[in-house]
Amino acid sequence: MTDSYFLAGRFGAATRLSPKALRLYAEQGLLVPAYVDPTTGYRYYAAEQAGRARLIARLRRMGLSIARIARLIELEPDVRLAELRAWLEAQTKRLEQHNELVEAIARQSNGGSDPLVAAVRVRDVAPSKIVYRQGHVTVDALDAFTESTEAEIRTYLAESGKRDGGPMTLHFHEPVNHDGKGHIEVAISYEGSLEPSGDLRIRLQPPGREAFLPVFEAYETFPSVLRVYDAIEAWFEQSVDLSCFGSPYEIYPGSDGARFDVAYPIVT
Amino acid sequence: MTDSYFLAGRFGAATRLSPKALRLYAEQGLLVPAYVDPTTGYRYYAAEQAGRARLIARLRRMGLSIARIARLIELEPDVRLAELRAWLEAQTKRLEQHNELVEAIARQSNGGSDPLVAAVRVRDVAPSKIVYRQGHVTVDALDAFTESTEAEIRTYLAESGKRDGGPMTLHFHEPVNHDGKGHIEVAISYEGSLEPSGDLRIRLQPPGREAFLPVFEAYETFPSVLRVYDAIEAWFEQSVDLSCFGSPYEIYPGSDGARFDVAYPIVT
DNA sequence: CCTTGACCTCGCCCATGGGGCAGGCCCCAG
DNA sequence: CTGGGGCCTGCCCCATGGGCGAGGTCAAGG
Repeated sequence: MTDSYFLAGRFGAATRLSPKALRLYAEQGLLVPAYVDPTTGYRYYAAEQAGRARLIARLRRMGLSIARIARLIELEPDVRLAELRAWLEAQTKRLEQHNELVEAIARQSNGGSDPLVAAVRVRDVAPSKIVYRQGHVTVDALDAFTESTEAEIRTYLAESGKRDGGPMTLHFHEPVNHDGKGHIEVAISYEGSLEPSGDLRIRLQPPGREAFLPVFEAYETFPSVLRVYDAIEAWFEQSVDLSCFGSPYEIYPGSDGARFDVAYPIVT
Repeated sequence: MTDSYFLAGRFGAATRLSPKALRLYAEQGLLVPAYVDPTTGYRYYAAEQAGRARLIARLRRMGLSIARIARLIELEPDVRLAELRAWLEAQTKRLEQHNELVEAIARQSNGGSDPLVAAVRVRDVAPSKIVYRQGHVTVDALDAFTESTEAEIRTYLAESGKRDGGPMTLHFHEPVNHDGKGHIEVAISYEGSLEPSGDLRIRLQPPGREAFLPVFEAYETFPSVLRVYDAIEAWFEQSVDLSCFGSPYEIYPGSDGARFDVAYPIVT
């Protein structure tokens, strides 16, 4: 029994895994010892298990969770490799996003040197009634959702005898990133009275003020559009009595011939 | 009071932080509310705190720990940026290491197609007495430690009237990566009797067998030398009755004119 | 045979960064 | 004043171990 079997300490020394980690993996079924003495609880590992153990150790050091490793390790080697490479690819994208975030922070702490910041303006928003649909979408599905919803709302307004309605606004209640869905709202203001229909809802938009910035061609696409948001936030930062509060929204079409405006509600 | 102050829910909605997270940050002193009602415990945040909160949220989403953020946020903006960029650089290096690890796994599961694997040989190791020094070094300090220790041991052997001693072996009890120190041992075998001296220790090396691979120029440097280790482990993997056990070591000079051999002890 | 020291077990508490829930206030609007 | 929703505290939970202490086990030496 003790010939070619190893206790947790020796086995762990050979595979770079602590006895504690080995115990955990045994409990989880990830690396079950070849034999467990039922009276003493001693775990005996076979030398043939070292390969699997070393693979587990490598994957753990790369930051994969135990559950993920357990799934991966049961796959065919080539499938496993494909998944690992896909995972690396995702990690790379995440790192690029972090890079963008750091550069955004850099631009913010630079302060007023950004010409975008100087272009931020303030305007009053009149109270209105709006018809809207909420959604929970990824950045990929965003455009499709926006377009179809706007078309649907305008059709409904036309059917109800309204002419056109106001501009379309796209409200981001949660950020819509590459790494997750976000809660958004596509809305159009109207006048007169209207009934809700299906998942189209009605609410009042209270009056207020907003800080906004028209977005022209150079900044229209993701991720450079994020610089516009950063600019408005930086502008709030340097203004004394105003604060950036609430979530941003885009207004189509924008001022001065821009494709859209980015705006934040203002708190005085 | 409630004019320009916000409770955790509203403030969190504006800064993408849950009230729970805000509570944690308040406890840790990272983001202390502008006012805390002493009787109710309600936390009131000022609108001016939103900027800091948003910065914290961004850094958290990049995976920085709260403690790290607390240190970063007190720095001057330019120093902070420098640290963040250094951190990104480190992340990039980590990712490259993961890439190498995945490729190593790929080569292993490829099996015997690697010519290095076919070149692995086995030999007996005679029992010997060795004089050695242990160390705990990073990959950067490895060469200096090895050279100075070898020189010191050989000097000591010469002083003790021994001629030369045997080859030098470098034993890796723990992996020596870019991301941490490892426990290593520089040893030289000798004959006759010798006293330990300073931190030079003496021990018996029991007889055994080892699997080894001479390392020629193309693979001498880090990280390509890791392929040699992988090859031996892969060779063990495909052999039926032998197992890779224990930690690897390098023997200077190597067989067949190689600069060194990489070897693993064998368990039958 | 007994001791000794190294090794192993189990069980508990620790940290991180929150999520979730229960029980109980609080605050504002009607 | 009353209701509903927001907020508080306090507790348990997740994953992945590290660390410690009490106690059992194993093998070698006296």
